[in-house]
Amino acid sequence: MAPKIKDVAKIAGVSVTTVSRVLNGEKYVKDDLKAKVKRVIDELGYAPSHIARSLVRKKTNLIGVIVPDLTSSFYSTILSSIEETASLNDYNLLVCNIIEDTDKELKYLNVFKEMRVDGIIIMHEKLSDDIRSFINKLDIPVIFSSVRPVDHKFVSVIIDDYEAAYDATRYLIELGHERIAFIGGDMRDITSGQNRYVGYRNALKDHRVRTVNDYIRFGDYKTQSGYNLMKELLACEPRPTALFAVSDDMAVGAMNCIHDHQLKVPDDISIIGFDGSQLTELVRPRLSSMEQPIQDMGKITVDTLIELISDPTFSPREDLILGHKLVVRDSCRAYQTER
Amino acid sequence: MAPKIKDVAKIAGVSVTTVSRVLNGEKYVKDDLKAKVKRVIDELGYAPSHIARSLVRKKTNLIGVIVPDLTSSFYSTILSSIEETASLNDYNLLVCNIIEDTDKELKYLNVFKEMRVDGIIIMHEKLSDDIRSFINKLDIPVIFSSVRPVDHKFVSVIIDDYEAAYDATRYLIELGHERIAFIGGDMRDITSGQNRYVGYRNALKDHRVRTVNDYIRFGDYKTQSGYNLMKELLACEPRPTALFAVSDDMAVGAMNCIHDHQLKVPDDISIIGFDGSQLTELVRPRLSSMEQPIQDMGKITVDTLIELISDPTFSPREDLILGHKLVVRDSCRAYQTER
DNA sequence: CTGAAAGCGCTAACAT
DNA sequence: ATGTTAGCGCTTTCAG
Repeated sequence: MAPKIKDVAKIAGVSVTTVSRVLNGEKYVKDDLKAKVKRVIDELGYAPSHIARSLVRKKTNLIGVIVPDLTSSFYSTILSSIEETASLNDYNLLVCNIIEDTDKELKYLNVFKEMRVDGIIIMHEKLSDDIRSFINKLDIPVIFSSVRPVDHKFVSVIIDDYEAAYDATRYLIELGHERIAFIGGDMRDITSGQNRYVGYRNALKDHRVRTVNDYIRFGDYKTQSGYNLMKELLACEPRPTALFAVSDDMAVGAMNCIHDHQLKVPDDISIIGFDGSQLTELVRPRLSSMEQPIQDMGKITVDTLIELISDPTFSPREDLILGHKLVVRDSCRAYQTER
Repeated sequence: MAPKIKDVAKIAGVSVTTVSRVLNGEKYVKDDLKAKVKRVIDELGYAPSHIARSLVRKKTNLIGVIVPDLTSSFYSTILSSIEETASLNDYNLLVCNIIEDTDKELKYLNVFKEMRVDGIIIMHEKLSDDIRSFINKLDIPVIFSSVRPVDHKFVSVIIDDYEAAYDATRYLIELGHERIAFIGGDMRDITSGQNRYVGYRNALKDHRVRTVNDYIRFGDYKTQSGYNLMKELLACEPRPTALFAVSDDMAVGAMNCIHDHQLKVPDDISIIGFDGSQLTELVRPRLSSMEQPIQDMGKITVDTLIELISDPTFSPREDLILGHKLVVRDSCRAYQTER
C-alpha cells in the first residue's frame, strides 16, 4: 500500500501534525525538522491522499464539465481552454461527453454531486425537465458556457448570438446578395437556435431583402446536416447566391455539398460560417466566419466559476456577454446583379 | 451543507449501517425499512459522498488520462471512445491536456497519484526521464494508447505502425508512382516517428523505387507542419508525384499547400494520410488514409485497463496490436509515366 | 435482520 | 515550535 502520513511521521521521528505542516507549507517548523521530513517524503515517494484531504477540507478542487460532443472542433477547443485555465488554478477536470443522451447526463450530474465537485460547467442548452430540476436544487455552483438556457438562474458566458447572426447576414447583404439562404440549428435552442435565426431574419427585413421560406432550413449543427440541407437548397429555383450557416461544421458540410455538385465557392455561392473554429483555416477556400472568442470564453468561464466557488455570495446575476467578430477569408464574394 | 448518511438515518429512525446497506443494495434489510430509507433519501436529495466512500473502499473509480492535444481530430475521437467505455463501466475521467509541456505532465501525474486514481492512460510517447522514472515507481496501473514508448514495462494498445506505413507506401507504388515523398513526425517517437519512416523506406526498397533524400521531411504531425513541409517539397526538382503523410492533419496541411500553389490533388500529386480521422471526409478531395481503428483502440484501452485494475496479477505483458486498414477515397490516382 | 464502534488518511483546533 | 486528539462521511467487522 501507498505510504501514509503516519509512516512518514514515524520514520522522520515527528508527529503527523508536523508532517502535515510541512506538507502545507506552514511556517512554525524548524528548518532541520522540515528538511528531515522532506527527505523522508522523497524516500518513500509519499504523496498525500487528496481523498482524505478533500474529506476534511470539504473541497475537492474538481470541476465537472459536460460537453455535448468532444469531437467537435468548437467544443474541443473551448474544452482545451477550460482545461488550461483550470490547471493554472489547481483545479482538475472531470469530463463527461454527452451525445444527446439525457440519461447519461443525469447520471453524470449525479456523479458530480457524489464526487462533491466544487463547480460544474455545462455547454449545452437543451435541458430536460429532470436535469433542470436537478441542477436547480443542487448546491454546487453551475455555469453555462457558450449557451444560455431559458429561465436560467445561472450565469452564462456567451456572445450576443442575435447580433452576431445579424452582422453575419448583413455582411452578405452588403456584398450585394439578394438570395440569401439560412442553415440553422435546433429551434428549441434559444441561444444558437432562435437567436441566430431571428438575427438573420431581421437583418433581411431591415435591409429590405426578400425572405424566402424555401431558403431556410434547420438541422443539428453538424457537418452531415449542413451537407444534407445544402442539397435541398441547391434544388431551389432560383438557387440562393449566398448562405449563412450557424456553425462552421455546417458551413463546411454545405461547402462540400456544393463541391460535389460541381459548383464553386464563392463563385457560385458565397458562404459564411459561425464559431471561428479551427476548421475555417483547414478547408479550401478558407471559410469566412462569425467568430466567437473561443479561448476567452473558456478562460472566463473558469475564472468566473472559481469566483463563484470561493465566494458564494458573489453572483454576477448578469450574463457575461463577449464580443463577436467577423473574420473574412475566402468563401464570400460580391454578387453582381445579373441584368 | 449537504445531508449526510447520519441525517438520513436519524430521520428514517434507523442506524447508519442500515442506510449504508440500502445504499449498497445489500439484502438482509426488511422491505419496509428499505422503503422508508429510500423515501428519506429522496426527500433530502441525499447523495452519498464519493469522497468518503473512496477513502474506506480504497477505490476511486477514477481514470486519469493524459492527452497530447485535445483539439486534434485523432485524439478527441479516441478520447471520446475512452470516455464512452469508461462511463459504461462506471469509471470517470480526469483529463489532462499536455501541449508539449513536460512540467505540466509531471504535475498532473502527481495529481493522479494524490487523487489515487485507479488507473492511468497515456497517449504520447515522448517520455522525459523524470516522467519515466515517476511512472515506473508508481503503483497504479498505466496503459499506453496509440503509442508504445521505448523500454516500456507497460501495456500498449497500438497498431503495427511499420506494417501500416509499409502498406500505405506500397499502395502508392502500386499506383505507378516513382517519386514518392514522405512527411514524417518526430524521429524521437518510436511508434509514430521511426516505425512509420522505416516502413516507408523499406516499401520503397523492396519495390525498387528510388529513395530521394530530398523527398523526406520531418515535422510534428500538425496541419501547419504539413503545410510548411509540402512547400519545401514543391520546390524539389523534379517534383514528387505522390506523398505519404504520417498523419491526416499533416496530409490536409499538404493538400492545402498544394491547393494554394494552384496545383491539384490528385491530378498533380497523390496524397495518402494516416489515422483515419474525421478530417478525411471533411476535405475535398476526400482524403485516402491508412486508418487506425480509433474507436476500438479507445474501447480496448479502457477494457484492458479495467482488467489491470481489478486483477493486478493480470498482465498481458504483450502489447495489443490492432489491425490497420487502407481506406481509399479520392486523393490518389494512378501515375502515367511521362514518356 | 439490525446496530455499535472502529477505522480509512488527513487537517485543525487546542494544548503544551 | 511541536504534539494530542477529535472529527470529515462513509463502510465493515462483530455482536446481538
